[in-house]
Amino acid sequence: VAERRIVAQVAVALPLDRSLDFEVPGKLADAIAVGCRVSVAVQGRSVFGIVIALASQTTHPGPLEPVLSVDDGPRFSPEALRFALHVAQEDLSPTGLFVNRLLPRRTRTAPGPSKVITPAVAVVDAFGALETLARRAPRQAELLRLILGLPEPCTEPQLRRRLGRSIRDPLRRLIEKGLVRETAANPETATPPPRAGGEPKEAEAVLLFAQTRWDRYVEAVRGALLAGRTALVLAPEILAAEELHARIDAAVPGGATLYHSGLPEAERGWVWEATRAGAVRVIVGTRSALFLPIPGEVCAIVDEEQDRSYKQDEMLPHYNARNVALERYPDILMGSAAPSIETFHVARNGGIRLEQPDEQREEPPVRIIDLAAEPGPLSETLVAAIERTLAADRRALLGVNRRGRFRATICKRCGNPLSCPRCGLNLTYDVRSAQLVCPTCGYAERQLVCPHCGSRALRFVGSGGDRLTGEIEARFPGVRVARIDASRLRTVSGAREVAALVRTAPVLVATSILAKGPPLPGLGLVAAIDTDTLLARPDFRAAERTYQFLRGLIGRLGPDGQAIIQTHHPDHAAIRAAADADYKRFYAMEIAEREALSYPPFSHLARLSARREDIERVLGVLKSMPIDVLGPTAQQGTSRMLLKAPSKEALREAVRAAQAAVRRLEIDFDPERL
DNA sequence: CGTAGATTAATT
DNA sequence: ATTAATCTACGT
Repeated sequence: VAERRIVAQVAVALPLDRSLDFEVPGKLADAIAVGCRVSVAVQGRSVFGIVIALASQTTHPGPLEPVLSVDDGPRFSPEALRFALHVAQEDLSPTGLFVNRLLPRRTRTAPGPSKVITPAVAVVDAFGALETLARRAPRQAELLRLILGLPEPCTEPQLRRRLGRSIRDPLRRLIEKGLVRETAANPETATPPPRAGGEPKEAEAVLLFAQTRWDRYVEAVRGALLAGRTALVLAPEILAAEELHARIDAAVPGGATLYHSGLPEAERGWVWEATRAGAVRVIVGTRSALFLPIPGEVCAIVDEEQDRSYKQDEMLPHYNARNVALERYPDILMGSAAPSIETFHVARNGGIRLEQPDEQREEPPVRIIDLAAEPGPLSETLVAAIERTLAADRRALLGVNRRGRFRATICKRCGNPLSCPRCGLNLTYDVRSAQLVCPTCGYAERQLVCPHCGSRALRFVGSGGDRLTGEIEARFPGVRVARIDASRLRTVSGAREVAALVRTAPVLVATSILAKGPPLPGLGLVAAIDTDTLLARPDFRAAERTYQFLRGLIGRLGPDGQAIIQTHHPDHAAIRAAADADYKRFYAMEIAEREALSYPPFSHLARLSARREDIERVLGVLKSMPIDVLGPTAQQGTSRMLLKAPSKEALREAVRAAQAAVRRLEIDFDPERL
């Protein structure tokens, strides 16, 4: 009797839009499962992939390559895999690279989900030991006290996070002394914490429209735990996630687990497997945490619901974590002090319950400076305000909107600006491609060298933040000016350094990255330096972004703070509404305009870019579809256009048709960047 | 009719 | 992603 054949459908880590079939050899039949990472041979090379299904036959005509090995590291649960595939398919994106990127790689050094730390002695018996340790080994004493106080077994990374430093050595000594036990608890056999019981909680979508939200989140997390659910808390960026995690971790029994792309891979892998085993009850993280394999019911919380960072638009697939979370989890609490027009519109029409607590918060005074009367970027009023703030031993936060590229490149040695050999205009530095580019004709230069003197010391000028930092340092000698930008936030160490600076530096210069979150300690002044660059963006959400940026900035003020808004349009409705903290008025105007011009939420958009030579073909295909095409606008070899349709389905049909007609096409549904 | 270099199609 | 096959510009 021949053994039943097993065929694995594998999403390989290649940019393919479908899975490939592989033969499962008999000796791997027991180990393989849907969601596993496997190694397979594609064109003679070994490639990783995720098993998306197991079948007994294949439609592939030729012979199948065998599965080479099955990884026993982190894996998807079937549900989590289905969800990730769904998100990629919604975007018409290939799935293989995505699911392989989501799943942390197995790491050899893993302390593993398998090692759990528990006290080896009863609390009463440990007092003596604690006393002796306190004198000669304070770190061991501190660690032992922490372990004794925990309600549940806990792991080394968790303890390390609690104490904020490595605990490798003290932990080893405690184990040697027999005070603490490290047991190898297999997550498969570990008893998951009780999930049933408590009051059953009705699932509903809620929009929390409030300045102060963290206490409400803590309450929601506690409620979720009581109802036997896992709480998943999302923040828009690593820095915000770290701060929110610290708050929630301290406030809920059992603490919270942090998950974001800045964590070391080993730790992500550990969290992933602990989550899948049901051992993690509260997760705080960024959008990648959305794909953790959480078993059972989930209560989702999305802070700063309106934040653009929830939209992934650099990498494929494009998705908005807020929208996807809303779609996946019926029990969801979204929070914002200045909600997106789209979400508020849904709340207005009863699709989401609006929760707007009475907040006894005195609005800080806001001064609008007309830059026509007082030139910037440092108006005299602002300089005086900074002076007073520093004199009162308080701090200032200056919000800038450095958008796009630098304006010019200057050689530090000879002082000559670098110009385009084709059209003579200034070359700018493009951060993404790490090249000098000409914004007019598209000329690109890979060598970062001055053509006059050959110096490699170039200075990229014109970025709002850098220029401003220089001017403040010149104006206030000796004052420490901290420049905070997104590039430093991609790693944990970077984010923690930044977090420390944000709490202490006398003057902060930052983009929208700091224009969110609760009040900062000691902050007496916030100022929007160049509000107009935000307002002038060619984006139907420009006014909304301006309002949200200004309110986010003002929201960071402590009591008795003041705000300054510099602008050439002192009477602009969005600016006035932000200064008056009148969201309702702003919303009423904005929603009327969206409806009149048929922009979201009254339509659906997609941004499409194609090569210049393909554009006619694309337009030809789109002509017959029931959609509006705005554009195209040409820029640097590619042409972009905006597609507008009354329904998402019409839009997807049109994009599918265009995709079939032209090979290289870039698509972004529901674009946040226009 | 040859090359180097760009473009494209295919992957089990 | 990587590779092999196919096209393109420019040389003889």
